[in-house]
Amino acid sequence: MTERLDAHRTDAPTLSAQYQPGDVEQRRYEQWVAAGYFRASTDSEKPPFTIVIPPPNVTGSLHMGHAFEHTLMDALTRRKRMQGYEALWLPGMDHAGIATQNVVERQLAAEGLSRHDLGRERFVERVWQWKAESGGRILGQMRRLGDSVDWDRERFTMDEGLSRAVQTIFKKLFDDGLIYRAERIINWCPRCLTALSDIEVEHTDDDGELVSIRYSDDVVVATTRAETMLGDTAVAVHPDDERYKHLIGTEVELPLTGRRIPIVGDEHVDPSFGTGMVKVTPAHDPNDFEIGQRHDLPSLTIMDERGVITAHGPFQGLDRFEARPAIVAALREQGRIVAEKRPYVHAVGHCSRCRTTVEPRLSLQWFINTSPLAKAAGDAVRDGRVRIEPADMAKRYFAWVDNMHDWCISRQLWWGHRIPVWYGPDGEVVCVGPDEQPPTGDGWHQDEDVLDTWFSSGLWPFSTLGWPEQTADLAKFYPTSVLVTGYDILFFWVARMMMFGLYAMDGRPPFDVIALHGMVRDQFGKKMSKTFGNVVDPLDWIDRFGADATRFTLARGANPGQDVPVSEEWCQGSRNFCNKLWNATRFALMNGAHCTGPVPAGAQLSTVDRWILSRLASTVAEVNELFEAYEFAKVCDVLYHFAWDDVCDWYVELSKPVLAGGGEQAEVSRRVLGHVLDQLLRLLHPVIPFVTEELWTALTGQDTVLTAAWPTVAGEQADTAAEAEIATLQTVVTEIRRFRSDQGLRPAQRVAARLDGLTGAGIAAHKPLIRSLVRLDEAGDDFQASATLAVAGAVSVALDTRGSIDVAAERARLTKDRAAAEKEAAQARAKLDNPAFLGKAPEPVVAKIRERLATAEADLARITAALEALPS
RNA sequence: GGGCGCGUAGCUCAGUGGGAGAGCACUCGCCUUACAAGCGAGGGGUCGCAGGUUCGAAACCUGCCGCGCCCA
Repeated sequence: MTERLDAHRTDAPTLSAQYQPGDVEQRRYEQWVAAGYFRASTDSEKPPFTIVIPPPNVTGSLHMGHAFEHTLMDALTRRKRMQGYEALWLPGMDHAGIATQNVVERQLAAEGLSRHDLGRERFVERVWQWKAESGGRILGQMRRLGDSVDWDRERFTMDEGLSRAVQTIFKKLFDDGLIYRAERIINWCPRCLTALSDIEVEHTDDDGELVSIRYSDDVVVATTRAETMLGDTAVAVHPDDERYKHLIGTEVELPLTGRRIPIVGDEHVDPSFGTGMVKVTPAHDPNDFEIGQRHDLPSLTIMDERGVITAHGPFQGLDRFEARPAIVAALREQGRIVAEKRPYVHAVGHCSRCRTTVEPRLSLQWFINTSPLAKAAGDAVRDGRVRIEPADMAKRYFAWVDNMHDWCISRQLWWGHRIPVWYGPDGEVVCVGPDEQPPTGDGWHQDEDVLDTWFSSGLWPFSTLGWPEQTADLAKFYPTSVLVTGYDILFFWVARMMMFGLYAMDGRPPFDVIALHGMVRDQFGKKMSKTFGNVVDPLDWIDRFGADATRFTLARGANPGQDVPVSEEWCQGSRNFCNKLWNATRFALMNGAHCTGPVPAGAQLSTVDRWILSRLASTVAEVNELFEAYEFAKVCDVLYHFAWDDVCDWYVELSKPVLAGGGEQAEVSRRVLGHVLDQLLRLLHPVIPFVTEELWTALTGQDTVLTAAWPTVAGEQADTAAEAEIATLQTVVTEIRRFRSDQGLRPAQRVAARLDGLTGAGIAAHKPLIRSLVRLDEAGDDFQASATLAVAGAVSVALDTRGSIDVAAERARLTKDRAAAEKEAAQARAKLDNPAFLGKAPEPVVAKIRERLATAEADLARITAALEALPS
């Protein structure tokens, strides 16, 4: 294009033939940060939009699930920023108590040390060192992804401010009587040596054994945990069980121990399970504990914190899993094993951090009475103050908050927020607030335990904004706009933030919307796991295909609440899409497309221009609607097809002859093409920020697309006339191409043709365009039609293929078309012949079917005629 | 055992009452002056099974089969 008649920008950059993300991403990210685009201000008049990041574990690294979640949050944030909101995406990490302590203890073990060798203080210092190292990695990964987070506001759950928030709310809950200390059965990990909450326990169906033990002639109990019999303090039967009713109140001698234990009647015994008699071990089973409470039974702890038997006798010192067969063997020797089922599959709880089998253990711990908090958390969703997306997921949420157990919050760890309670020499218990001095003097000491990590994570939406101080951030950015997180931590985290947010912030919930997404899976729908070897590192994809391609792949799979399968092939496809945009813009720039001055309107526009502007308007409307509904996959789909099909395959192709022709119409096209790409790149920027920034700045000559206004449509802008006209044009072009392809005509081969009926179809003006797109020459004097195509209504195309027509291919093609038309006609006729259909179906539907029949019959007539005209 | 969800093209998924769709994969033809990371054309599905509701069902109801997740 040597003659650029109206080159507004002589400095228009030239682009390479392929997009190279590596040349762009780091440079752009640094520019963005330096320019302060990600920084949110409390001084602005703009309405706030806030997202707090689900804090990744400081000790981990970002996996594909994070990349996915971050893509969604970044897309939301970038769009709102463009829409003129004061957009804050607040980054940070959590301290991950057990996980982090485990990592550092392993490091110490490699040096032959334990944490006890260092002592608490030096150990915690050591963890902080590790935090600096490990946390840095995550921050680097976020930069690679392109996260538009406000780095100035980065937070960590162990920061001073956040720790103050923890202490403040602990004190408040304590004073309100919602925190208490009690001896209960809790989940205990004998390897991590700490209590766990219910949801940190994962149940799996494991092979075990079910042995039936005869305690006496009358008493036989079945158990999967024979070793716990050493701690039995009763046998229970259902009070209405006729078989055993008479035994209630009597005693039986517990084998191997010689202790006598009572037989009690308890409603919770299932008479149909096993013999209908159960052993009761209050110190090692939550159900048994409750039975014990009801019947005032003693609780005998028979294991130490590592799961080693402490009960006196021959089993003392055995691990719980060694003790089990030993005890069964001893009982068998006495002839007391009356039945054994092995393997017996049953649910076994495992520590979610280290997979060790959890031991229910009686111990003194701190709890939160969740009932009033959970009630409020449920109500906030029930009454619509907080919306869960997709709405179906609210059922899961209610199922949890409406049946919440008290939450065990103490952990026997060193890494975490230490419980702010001091014990005095005379049994005093004092909870100390953040500005209070702990009691000093002989005999006073602080509780040794720390709080569950989720306790501090639960404060995240407001502790990160400065609470308990009444900061400007808190005033501006709370409540947060939307929480983006996986349905898998609805219970762990979301419910807790809801409880704490409502409690601490005077009944104001922490977010307006909870947008839940699924889990990233591989291309076969399998969970990514190390054992499967199907784990993909997002950085690997970013290196090979670019951050944009990685993000587009993830966003494109993001149907609300659904799992997201990804594969390298799809990421390649996303890279190709980025490259397509690159080349479309490259073409535009090479042809003088620009964004200067008003977009031409009305009579200045060709039908093709009106058509693409109409398509653009509906794309903008659709994308906005879909974004509001968190339909990321559909946003991507709509934009992908608009960009590739409408813009690249049709608009650019239809515009080529116009641009080449020069003159007034070419200038209009350049401006329209510039405008369409400008808007398209804005629409795509939230999902693929790097390539859009690079292209948009090249196209417009402006600094950044980050703060460019987000596209909107005012009113109805669909141009139905232009859309119908171009649709006809597309049909004609496609039909001719199909003929050429079926006939084996080379794309480059020019064919003489006569086009008839274009006027009737309303596309007469496009005759030269059609000829150029499908390489048809004007019919000359020696024109001899060797084939005639009937396409799209009255349009017919007579082609002179110089006698080289492939009759068999043409017959096959027409026969196929005829069959399709016949089927279509038959279906429509069947409906119209049905009086019930005519009587009951709504009029527009009937009219549509009538039209369909008319079209099919007309097609059929033309096709049949063409078939008959074929030489035999 | 209780609850929730899913079953649509080879793969992964959209489609919630009115002509079965997308991406990738596949077949054929093309280096066409933006792009071979591309262009053009095409093939491919008794919508898990069986009943029912309806003028009309992939969609709504019932049952069954298979798979997954959560909880106990």
